[in-house]
Amino acid sequence: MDSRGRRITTLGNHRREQILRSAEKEFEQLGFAGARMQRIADNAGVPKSNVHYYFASKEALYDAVLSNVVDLWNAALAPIDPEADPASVLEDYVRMKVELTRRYPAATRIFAREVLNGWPFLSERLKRETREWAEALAADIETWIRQERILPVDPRHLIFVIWATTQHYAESDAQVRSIYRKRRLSRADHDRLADSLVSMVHRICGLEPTPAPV
Amino acid sequence: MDSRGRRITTLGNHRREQILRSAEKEFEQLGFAGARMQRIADNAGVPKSNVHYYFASKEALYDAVLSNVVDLWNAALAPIDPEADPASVLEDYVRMKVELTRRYPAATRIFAREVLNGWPFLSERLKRETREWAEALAADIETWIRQERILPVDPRHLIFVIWATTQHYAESDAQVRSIYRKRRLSRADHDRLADSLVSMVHRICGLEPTPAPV
DNA sequence: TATTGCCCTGACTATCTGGTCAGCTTTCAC
DNA sequence: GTGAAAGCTGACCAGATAGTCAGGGCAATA
Repeated sequence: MDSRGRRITTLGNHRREQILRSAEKEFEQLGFAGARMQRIADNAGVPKSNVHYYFASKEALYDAVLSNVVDLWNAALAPIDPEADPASVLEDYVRMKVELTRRYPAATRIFAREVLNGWPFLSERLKRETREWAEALAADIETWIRQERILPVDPRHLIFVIWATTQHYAESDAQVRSIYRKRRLSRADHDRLADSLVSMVHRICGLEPTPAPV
Repeated sequence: MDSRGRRITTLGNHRREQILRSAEKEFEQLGFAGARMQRIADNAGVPKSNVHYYFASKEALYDAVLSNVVDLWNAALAPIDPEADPASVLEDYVRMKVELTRRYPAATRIFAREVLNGWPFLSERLKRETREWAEALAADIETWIRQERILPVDPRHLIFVIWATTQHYAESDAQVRSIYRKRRLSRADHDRLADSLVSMVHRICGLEPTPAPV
């Protein structure tokens, strides 16, 4: 039995997941306003009323999709060890972020859309957690600057450079592909991006005295 | 008379502009699918049928808004002088891009939405022009690297860092404000961003031997 | 004054969309 | 087997939405 006293059957869960996957695609490609319940049902291979059996409304369905996305992000925001080496902390963050956008492009794009819309649906909790995490990292960066372990730099701008660039590759997929003249970016492309971005961040912080070959 | 043989009256042009401004706001905030012709009419202070008098359909109205946006971008993509000093070329580009997003946040966000959607409405011409401009800049950067005037760096990644970061401040308005804990970013905030970004780009290229105070 | 043609609008419609519901089938505990 | 609850669905609906159109106003020209 689930929390509402309903039996949990594999059949029911399977359909629920089917619908959620279809909905994620639809919301990713068209946004909340552009998404159509009928199309979500068709692509999931179920009648529309079945979608409404599992999700009371379009908003409820979007909420369910969004909370999956949010869980992904939360799991990735690992706490930072301020005693650790600046170079490796920054490198870990960059690689984590690139990997996240590579593995979950749909989630990244849904998140991006939400942000672009002024995150009307996004929970206060996630907003707060994102802000607190950014503030903690900024504070650590400031400490490193005071300790002269890295060059002076606006911590928030540095965080935004990393954030913005990694997001960009997922958000502006079409634009990036157009400029690269590729149908899609490969694993190797993402690895090169990660290497390149790590190197750039290190140079910004003065952590790469000998220029590495790119 | 205009191209269709209609008299051009200040009254008619005024209304057209009124409707276009209202439409730009609506499309910026809600996207094409979320926009409502009725709301566009209401905010312009005209009846809905008047909107349809000037613009045959919602798509035609969106096209008109988008072509204004495109004109803005085209005007800003100044040709690059490859003989010029790398430091100032990169600085000019960064400052131009920051200024553009600061002065035309609505246009920037409409453009961002279009890109996020895989630019379905965007003309082949603009796609080509953007790609050609990026390729020209990338080629110049590669020349500078060969001439050892700047450190080795992946040119496209560098361009995307600049592009992504400046876009990010316009796109993720809500997120940025949330992390800065500000209602809106001031002119001074943008100036600081530009200074900071110029400094970071210069460090990436090894153009700032003596670290500047930030 | 009459004519012409842009400018404008209220009232209307076809269509689409999220959502409902009565009633059917399947599953499972006893 | 049987009762009950979960799983499921076709048919339907109310409201919203883009778009239409007949006709009125109005300024300029003849």
